[in-house]
Amino acid sequence: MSHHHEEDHLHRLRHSAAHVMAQAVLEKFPTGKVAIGPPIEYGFYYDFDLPRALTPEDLEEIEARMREIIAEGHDFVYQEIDEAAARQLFADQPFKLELIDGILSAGTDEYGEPLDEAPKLSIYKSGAFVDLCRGPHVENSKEIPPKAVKLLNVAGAYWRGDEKRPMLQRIYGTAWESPKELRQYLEWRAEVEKRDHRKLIKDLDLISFHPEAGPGLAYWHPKGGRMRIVIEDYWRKLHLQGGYDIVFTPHIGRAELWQTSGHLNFYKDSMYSPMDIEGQDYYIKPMNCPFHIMMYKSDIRSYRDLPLRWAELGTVYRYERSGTLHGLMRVRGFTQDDAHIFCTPEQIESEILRVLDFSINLLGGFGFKEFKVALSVRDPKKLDKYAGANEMWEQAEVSLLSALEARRLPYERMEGEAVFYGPKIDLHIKDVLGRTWQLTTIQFDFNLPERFDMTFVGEDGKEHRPYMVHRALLGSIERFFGVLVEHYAGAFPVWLSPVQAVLIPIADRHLDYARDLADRFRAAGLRVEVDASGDRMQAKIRKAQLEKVPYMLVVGDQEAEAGQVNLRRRDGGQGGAMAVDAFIAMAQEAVGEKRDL
RNA sequence: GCCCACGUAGCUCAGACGGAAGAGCACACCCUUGGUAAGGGUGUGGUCAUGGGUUCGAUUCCCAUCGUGGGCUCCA
Repeated sequence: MSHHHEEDHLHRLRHSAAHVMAQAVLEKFPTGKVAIGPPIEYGFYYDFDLPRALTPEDLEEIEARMREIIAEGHDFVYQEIDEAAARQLFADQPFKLELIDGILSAGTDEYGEPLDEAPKLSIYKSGAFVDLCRGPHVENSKEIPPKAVKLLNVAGAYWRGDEKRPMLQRIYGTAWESPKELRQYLEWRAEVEKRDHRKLIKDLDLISFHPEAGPGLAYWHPKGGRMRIVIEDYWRKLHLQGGYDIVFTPHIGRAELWQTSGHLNFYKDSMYSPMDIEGQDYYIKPMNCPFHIMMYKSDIRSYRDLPLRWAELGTVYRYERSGTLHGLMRVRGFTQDDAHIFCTPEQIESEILRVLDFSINLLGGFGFKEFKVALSVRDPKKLDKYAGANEMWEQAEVSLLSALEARRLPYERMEGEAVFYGPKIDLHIKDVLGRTWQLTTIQFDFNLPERFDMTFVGEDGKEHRPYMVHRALLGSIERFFGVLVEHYAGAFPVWLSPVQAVLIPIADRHLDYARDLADRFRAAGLRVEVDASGDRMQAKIRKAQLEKVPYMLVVGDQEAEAGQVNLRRRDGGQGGAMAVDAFIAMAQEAVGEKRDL
């Protein structure tokens, strides 16, 4: 993520706003120490070491002072200085001194990244604030629209992101070219908050968490369960059509297995303590791969058997630090839509293309059509830290690249981002609010086939090492579900809705008719409920509306007599009176076409 | 795990210099049987997260623990 060479005006404006904020903070806390303060995607932040914790009132005060500083109209003045002058200038700013050391000796910039050009120290002065900074900035503080700046929150952040170093206070702010853009951004944030899956899964009675029974563990209620079944059934259908076999493996395995796989060496921090079974240590699985490999090795494999594509909705448990848990997006137990592809070197290119197409098709079914792709490859400077032969890495990379190019998918090449055992591509889907979520990962593994001594017999009668590709497309069912909830704001397309239609009898005498209809609809494969409460019709409609049920079917005297239902859709649209069969056909069509309504 | 904030009924939230716990929604019952987003009444429901401490007295103050939230780090 190289965000700091941006030169456009908005970035300069935000960077300058960060300086103005630092000035305001230092005025309030003259003994405060400043760390770094860059522009970021929607604004800026600055990290401080202050004598006390900041309060929301402090933020208001600082923000008010920022507006005054902006109005004072300070020029941002750039100046290059030598080391001695810099050290003197920042004598009481230890973080800045450390940055100076970094720039001069290690040749790294203020973010700790390597510098291309010769080390050069520069400062920016604006008003009473001087910062070690290479800019760029706006010319004058008046370029920052005072009413388009807002401080958002305070959070802890480690100096240089290192948890062994001091915890600083980070103030996040946002800044825009105009108050209107600020308002739009704040509205966007409000929309994000409204769609928060943690709120919606509770309101819609889909999933709950029970911290007292263990944090980070999801409980799928009946309505969440219905949706999960729909998701999984669709997943299974596509996998079977797509040439996968579906397998099931245990949840625990002996220590020896995890020793062989290397997990006890490299992944132990994420694994739970072992349990003792008849004197043997067993671990609950954090991954499914070793089990699939056991199955692979249960027989002699011929090149004629390959490729093998084994998929499993495998539930794994991983230790995540308590502070990192976050609703469904980060949990301690989750089900991966995992699969492993074992194939020959000749097959690898077509297999990669196949899995890429498969993934795009699967995600498309859920309404995700836009992707960002990251191709993670080796760090060319550290080729020795990777497992697997050089030519395997090269072939793997070619196969990933050519698949992306065959489908004309723009991608970002991330050098050094590959895991030690193989290169990978990750798909980030874009949701309706423009946010991206990493779900899909398609990953080569040059390590496990080696460790488990996996082989297949080739045409030549000799043993060869198969290629192994690990892939998870939805990622985890839990996270994917959370993304779905936020993407649709809980108003799911008909095929996913836990309740597709609610029958709303106008008076109690219409209950029998409503129940008869419910049976007919269920027989036709629809998920329906009858609202048999004592509420009035209007209240029943309101309730169904809040539950975001796609179809509300009002039945009263007229409908019962004519064998009809009176349709109201979730979007407020009136379908009017229609024959029961006509409604069934319409609903089935909406399901079949995965329509919203 | 770390920094900061927070934890009151199933949900959303009031509350008190430390002196007998409140509302709305939900739920139950009764009345109302209604035509496209809330009809009315009555009632049930809380060890004020847990455990210590200070105090005549703690839901309120202090400490610890657990959990949640905003971030950092890490990641499906």
